[in-house]
Amino acid sequence: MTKRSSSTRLESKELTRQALIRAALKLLSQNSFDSLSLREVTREAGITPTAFYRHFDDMEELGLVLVEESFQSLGEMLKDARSQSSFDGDTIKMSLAVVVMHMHNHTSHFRFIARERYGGVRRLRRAVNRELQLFADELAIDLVAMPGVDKWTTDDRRMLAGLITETIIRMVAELLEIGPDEEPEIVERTKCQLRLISLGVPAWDGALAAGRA
Amino acid sequence: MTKRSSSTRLESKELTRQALIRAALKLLSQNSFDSLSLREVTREAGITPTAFYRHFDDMEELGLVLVEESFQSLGEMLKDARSQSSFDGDTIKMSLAVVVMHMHNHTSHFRFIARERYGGVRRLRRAVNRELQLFADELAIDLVAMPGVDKWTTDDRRMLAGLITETIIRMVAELLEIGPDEEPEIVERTKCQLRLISLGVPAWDGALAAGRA
DNA sequence: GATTATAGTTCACATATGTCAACTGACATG
DNA sequence: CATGTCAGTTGACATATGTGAACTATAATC
Repeated sequence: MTKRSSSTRLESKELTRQALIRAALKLLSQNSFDSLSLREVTREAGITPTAFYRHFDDMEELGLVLVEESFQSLGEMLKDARSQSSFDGDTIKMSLAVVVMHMHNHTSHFRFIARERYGGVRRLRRAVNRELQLFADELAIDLVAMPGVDKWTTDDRRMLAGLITETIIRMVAELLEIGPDEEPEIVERTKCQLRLISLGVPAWDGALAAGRA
Repeated sequence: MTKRSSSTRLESKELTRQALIRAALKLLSQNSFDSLSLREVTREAGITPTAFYRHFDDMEELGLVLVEESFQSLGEMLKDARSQSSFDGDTIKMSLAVVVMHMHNHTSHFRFIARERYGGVRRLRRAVNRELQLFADELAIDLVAMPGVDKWTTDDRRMLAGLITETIIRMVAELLEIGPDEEPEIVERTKCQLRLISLGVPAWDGALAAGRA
């Protein structure tokens, strides 16, 4: 009985917490994280600077939460992409469509990831790259379904997954910089790049071969 | 006669200008550009804040100069890579060695490029990506020498060059984050990725084919 | 209904920033 | 040698920042 009614207070706290997060993401579409001040964020969120500390110890802590949230988006994207993946020969096209769609629905998350991946805050960079690694590993699992790849070593699969992930990430980063009219061109180029990679797959003879060739 | 002796004054100005540039690059190894303050830079360079304006209108102008300087490094690297490129089957290995070497000699330039490419300052991002584009185009020229590629369309070549450039850039960015002991692993992985790409090249059937497949 | 916990505010501080106006001093020119 | 140019300094300003101490008000507990 004592626990059920304790919701309104926590709920409203969560509300302004979300306001802080959204405020930060909004501001981060124009500046990078380490030039973002605590006061800016609270101003945008509509609260007093000192109230910030009721939610986070630190701006860095906020940043880490942003990383977490951003990658939840990515995770959902992967789920969608998997459900679409019919492997009817048009996997690349389908997957890219899913990515582009999610990018439009979660612009700020994607931009945050792209920007802070090599950004000026060490812990953030590390966190982003760790998550990105997990993401690529996840992708590597799916790649087993690709004809031929199932016989590859784990390392080789990760190598491939890394290449694909990077190529897609770069596409997203590029798309975020341009207008909608230039989108098809970039997407098409990426499609070609992924296809080129996929053409190399059947010819792959292992990392060792690469070493001596 | 009036012009010859006017060197000392200009020389010393150039000296502190270089000091500002070096100071900025040093500080940028830890923070991103848009969190870098004019005063920090002048402090590091050993001059007064207001003296900054004798050299640059603006921090942004300094930033653009940094872009220019950084890509001069890259240009020299390309020259070196070309002279090495014996095409004896080990081109990839050779080229990567050149890149890694240059990275060690110009750490701050490379880091600056990687960081500001998707960083928080619009004009800087644009400048970096413009130069990167030129760099990739330059690489595309060299690719004609690759068997088969000489018959490709210009667009397809640029697509290939973009993929290669990106892969190498990402390797550099990764190398900058880690210790020297982990270097070989990253380089090896990149070598494999480039090899995988090169294996796709002979099988490439054009952008149109990619469109319908 | 009285009491307590706490999200958010107010006020205050020390410190950092970009930039202006006026100055200094050394070099370069006449 | 007298003079003007100009790189760099001084001092000051308005403004921004992070954060501490004390406060207010309201929801949750007894």
